Amino acid sequence: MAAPDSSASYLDRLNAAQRAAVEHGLDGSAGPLLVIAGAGSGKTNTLAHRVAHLIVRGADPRRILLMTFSRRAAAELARRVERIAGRALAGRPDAVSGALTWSGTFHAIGARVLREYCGAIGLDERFTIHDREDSADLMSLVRHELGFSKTESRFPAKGTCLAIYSRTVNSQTPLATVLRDVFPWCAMWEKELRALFSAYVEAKQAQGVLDYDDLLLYWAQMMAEPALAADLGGRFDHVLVDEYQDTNRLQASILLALRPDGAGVTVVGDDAQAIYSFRAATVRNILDFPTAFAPPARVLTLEQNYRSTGAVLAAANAVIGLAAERFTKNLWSERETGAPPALVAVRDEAVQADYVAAEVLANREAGLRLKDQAVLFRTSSHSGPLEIELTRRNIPFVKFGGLKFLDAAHVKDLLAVLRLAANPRDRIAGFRVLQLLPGVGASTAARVLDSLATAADPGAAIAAFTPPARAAEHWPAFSGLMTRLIAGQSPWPAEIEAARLWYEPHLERIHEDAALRRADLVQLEQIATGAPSRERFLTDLTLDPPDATSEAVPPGRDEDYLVLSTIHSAKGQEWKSVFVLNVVDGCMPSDLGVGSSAEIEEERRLLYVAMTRAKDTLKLVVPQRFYTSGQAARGDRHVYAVRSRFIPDRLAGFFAREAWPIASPEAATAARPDAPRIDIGARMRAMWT
DNA sequence: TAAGTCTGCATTTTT
DNA sequence: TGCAGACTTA
Repeated sequence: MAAPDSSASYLDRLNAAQRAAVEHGLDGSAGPLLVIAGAGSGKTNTLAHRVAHLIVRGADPRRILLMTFSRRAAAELARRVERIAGRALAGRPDAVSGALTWSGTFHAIGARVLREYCGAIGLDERFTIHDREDSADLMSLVRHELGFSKTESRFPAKGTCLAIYSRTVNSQTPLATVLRDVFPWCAMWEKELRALFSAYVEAKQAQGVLDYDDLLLYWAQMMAEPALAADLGGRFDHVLVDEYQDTNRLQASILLALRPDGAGVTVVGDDAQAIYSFRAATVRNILDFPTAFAPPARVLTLEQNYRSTGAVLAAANAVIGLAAERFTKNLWSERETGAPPALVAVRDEAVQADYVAAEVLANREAGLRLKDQAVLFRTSSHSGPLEIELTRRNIPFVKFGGLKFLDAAHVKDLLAVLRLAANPRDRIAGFRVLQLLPGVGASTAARVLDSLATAADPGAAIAAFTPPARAAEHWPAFSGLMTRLIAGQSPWPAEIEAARLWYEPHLERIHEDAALRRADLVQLEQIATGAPSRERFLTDLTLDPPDATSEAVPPGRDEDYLVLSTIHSAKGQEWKSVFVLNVVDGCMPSDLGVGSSAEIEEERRLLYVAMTRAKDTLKLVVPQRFYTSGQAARGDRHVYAVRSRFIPDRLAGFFAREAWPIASPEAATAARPDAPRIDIGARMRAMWT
C-alpha cells in the first residue's frame, strides 16, 4: 500500500480550496460534500483528483459511482483519474485502468441498473429504449388513436405533448401546474392530455419499451422500495455527481435514496451556470443539498478562475451581476488583464458569417489552431449561414448540438431492424422496418405487429404472415433475416452486417443519394464493432449518440477543425478564442421564452456560460438585423435587431466596440483586398493537407 | 390500401 | 422551411 502521505505530489498543484475538496473526509468520516465550483475554477480537475486520491488511498474503484452530465464528460473524467492515479500507483497499473466501471450519465446508469434489477421490478429484460423521436412517434400514434389529431381547434403537436409529459414526470409536479406555468397555451387541453399520457404509458408497457424519462422514473420508483435501495446503495462506497445544478427532482430523489445519510456523497456544481430548467432541472437541488442531511453537508467554494483573462472575466461577472438573484460566489483571476471582449456590429447574418470566417482565418494566420477557436450560438439553426461560408472557404469544422448522425432516416432504419429483433413488441421500430417493403403501408404493418405482439415465436409469426402481392417477393428474405436475428445465434457484429445487406437494396430503391447514405451505414457498422453486444450497442447509441453531424465528416484526431456548438453543448469546455453569434434581443434572450422572469434569468446565465468559455479573446457579434425564417413571423422577413438586453449601456465600459467591415471609407477599401488574400492562401494550403 | 400531391401552420436548448 | 393532416389517384 502507498504510504499515508497526505502530501502526495499530485496534490501540490491544487489550491487550498481544491485541495480541501480532494481530501475531504479521508479520515474515514466522509460526510456529504457540496463543491460550488465557478466557471473555469478547475472543477473537473478537482473532481478527477478527488476520485484518484480516493483510489490511491485504498478505495475500490468498482465501488465508486460517478455520474456526469454527458458521456463525453464521463470519459474525460475517467481518463484523468486513470492518469493521476496511474502515476501514483505506478507499480499496479491494473488497479486503476478501466476499473472505474460505474461512470456515466444518470440515464445510462439507470438503464444498467434497470437491466440488472428487472426481475425484482417486473420489467421484461428485453426492453428497448426509445429516443426522443421514437417517443414522439409513439405519442403521435396514441394521439391519433384517441382521435385527438382532428379536433376543432388544433391539438398540441406530438413534440409539445411529449415535452409536457416529460416536464411533468421530471419535475414531479401536477399536470395542471406544469400547464399553467410552462405551457399556458395548452392549458385548455388538460383533460385530453391526461387521457393521452395514460394511454401513452400503457402503450409503452404493452410494447416493452422505456423512454428517457422512464430510465429515471423506474429507477426512482425502485429506490422507494427500502430493500432494493439498500441493496443498490450497499454496492457503493462513494457517489459523486457532476453538474449538480442541472439535475432535476427525480435525480435528486434517486441520489438521496441511494445514500440517505449522505455518507460518501460528493456533488459539484455552479448555480450561476444552471441552463437546463426546460428539462425540469432545478437549482433548488444544489441550494437545498446541505440541509438535506443532519448534520448538514460541508460546503466548499472554488472561486479562483484559471481560464479567462481579467478583462473577459470582468465582463462575464458584470453580466451575471445584473441577475435578479445573488449567486454564491465571486470569481477572480490572477491572469493578465488582456484585451476587453468586443461587441462587433455587423450588418446582418450574412456579414456575420463573413466576419467570423475571416477572423478565424486571421487567427490561424497568427498561429492559433482552428481547434483553439469556437463559435457558439443559442439555437442550432443560427449557424446555418456560417456553415455555408465555412464550406465555401474550405475551413473544416465540426458542429455539436442540433441534428445528429442518428437522425438520418437510413441510420434509423437500420437500427430499427436490430431493435425489432431485440424486442418484437416495439411497434415504433416495427412500423419503420415493415414500411420499407414495397406494398406495405401502415395498415399492413399494423396487422403484422398485432400478430407479433402475441406470438410465442415471433420469427415463425412473420414467416406465417401472408403479405400483400407487391411485397411477396421480398417477404422470404425479410422473414429469414428476422428469424435469424431474433434467435440471436449469429455472433454480434455479424448481425448488423446481415441487417445492412438486407437493407441495402431497399435503400437504393428509396433514396436517390444511396451511395452517400451507404457510407453512413458502414460507419455505423464500425461503431458497432466496438460494442460488446447488440443490446449494449443499441442502448449506448440511444443514450449517447455520436454528436457531430455526418455532413462534415468527423475529421481524424490529428486534423485541425473549428468547433461550432450550441451554448448548451459547450458546457464544461473552453477555447482560446470564442465567437458568440446573434447577441441580440430575440436570440438572447430567445423571444420564444420571454414569458416568465425565471426564463429570462436562465437566458442570462446562458450568455454567461458562453462568455466564460473564452480564455483569451471573446467576440460577441451583433447583427443589426436578422431574418426570421418561418416560425415566429409569417414568412421570411428581416427585423431590426437591438443588442441583447443583458448588455445594457451601463456595462459598456467592460467591452470594446468594433464594426465589420471597418466603417470608415478609406479603412474599408484598405481592408477589402485583405479578405480574399487570406482566403486563397488558406485554400492553397488546404490542397496539401 | 399504398403512395403521391397540396395546404396550412408552427415555440429553442438535450439525456 | 418542413411537417402533419387531408385529399387524390392507381
